[in-house]
Amino acid sequence: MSRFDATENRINLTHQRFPGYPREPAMLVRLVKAISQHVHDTANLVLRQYGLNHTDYNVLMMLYGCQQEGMTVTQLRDAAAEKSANVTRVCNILCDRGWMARYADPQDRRRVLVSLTPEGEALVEQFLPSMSSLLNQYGAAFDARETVQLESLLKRLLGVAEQIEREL
Amino acid sequence: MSRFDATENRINLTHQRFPGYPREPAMLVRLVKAISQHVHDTANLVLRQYGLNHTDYNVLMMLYGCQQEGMTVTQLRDAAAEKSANVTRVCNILCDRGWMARYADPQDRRRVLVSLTPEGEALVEQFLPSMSSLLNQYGAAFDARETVQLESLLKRLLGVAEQIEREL
DNA sequence: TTGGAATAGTTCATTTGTGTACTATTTCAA
DNA sequence: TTGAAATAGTACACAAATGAACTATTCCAA
Repeated sequence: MSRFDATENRINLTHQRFPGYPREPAMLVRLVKAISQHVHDTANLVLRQYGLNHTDYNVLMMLYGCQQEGMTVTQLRDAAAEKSANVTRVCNILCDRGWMARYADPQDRRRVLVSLTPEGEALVEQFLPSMSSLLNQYGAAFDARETVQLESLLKRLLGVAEQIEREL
Repeated sequence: MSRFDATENRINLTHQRFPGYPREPAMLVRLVKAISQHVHDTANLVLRQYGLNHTDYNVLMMLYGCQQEGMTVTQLRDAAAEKSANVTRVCNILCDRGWMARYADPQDRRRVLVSLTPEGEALVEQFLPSMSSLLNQYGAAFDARETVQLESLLKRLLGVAEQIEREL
C-alpha cells in the first residue's frame, strides 16, 4: 500500500464532487510528478558525494552522450528539460569548475557550443557506476515487454504534452 | 519527431561508451522528467490568470479532495510531492489569502490540520473547468486499455522509486 | 514512571529555478 | 539590398524549493 493510495482516493472524491474533473489523466499526471520528485531526491542524495546535484548530472550526461562534437545551449536546454536561464546558470558553474567548456559556433555566431573537458569526462566516468546501479534498480521493476510498453506510452504522453504546451 | 529523439540518441551513445549504463531505465527516467516539466510549465501558464502556480494548485486540489475533515501537513506533503518546508511556505501564502485554514489536531498536538475555506472551495471551482479541459487533452492520447496499462505501470514505478529512496 | 528516540511542523540561510528584458546575430520577404 | 521578424543566449531581479537546525509533542522500552 503506497502512500499514493490516499491521493487516488482524493482524486476519486474530487471527480464525484465535480464530474467534469477527469480521474484518469489526473492520476497519470500526479503519478508522473511523484515519480519525478522521488527520482530527483534520490539522485541528489547519491550525487552529493561528488559535489553535484541532479540537474548538473542531467547536463553532464547529455554532454557525455554527444562525444567531442558538442551541442548548443538550446539543445542542452531541451535535453535536460530546463529553462534557458537555468542552463546558463548551471553551465557557468560547470565551466568554472573546469568540467565543461563553451566556444562559439563558427556556423552561426548566435550559437554557443558546449562540451565536456577531459576532466568532465573523468568526472562522469567516476559517478557513472553508482548512477548506473541506481538506474538498474528502477529497471528491475519491469520485464522486457513491460519496459517497451511503458517507454512507448511515455513517449506518446510526452508528445502530447509538448503539443499542448506549444498550442497554448 | 519529438525533441526527445536527440536525447534517445545520446543515451544510446552513452550506453556504447560505458556499457554498464542501462539504456532503458535511463530513458524512462528522462521521459518522466520531461513530461513532468512540460505539465508543470503548461499548468503554470493556465493558472497564472488565477494568481496561482502549479504547486498551489496541487495543494488546493488535495484539500478539495478530502472535503471537510481536513488533512495533516505531512499528508499534504506526500500528496503534493513536496518537501515539508515548501508545504509550510505554500500554506502560509494560501492561508494569508484566505483560501485555507490551519487548526490544531486535538488527537495529537504535534499535528496541524489544514482545510479549504469556503472561499478556497469557490476558487477551486472557478479554475476546475480550465484545468479539467487541460487534463482531458492529456487523457485523449490513450484509449481505455492503454490508460489502465500506463497507470498500473506508473504505480509500479512509483512504488519502486519510493522503496529505493527509503533504502538509501 | 521516565527519559531517550521518533515524529510533526516551522524557521532560516542558501540554492535552485523562472520570467522578462536585453544584445547579438541570422533569416527572409519586399 | 534592407529592415522587420525570428532565433540564440545571457543578465538580473525575483520566486520557488531545499537542507539543516530547532521546538514541541508523543512513543515506548527499561
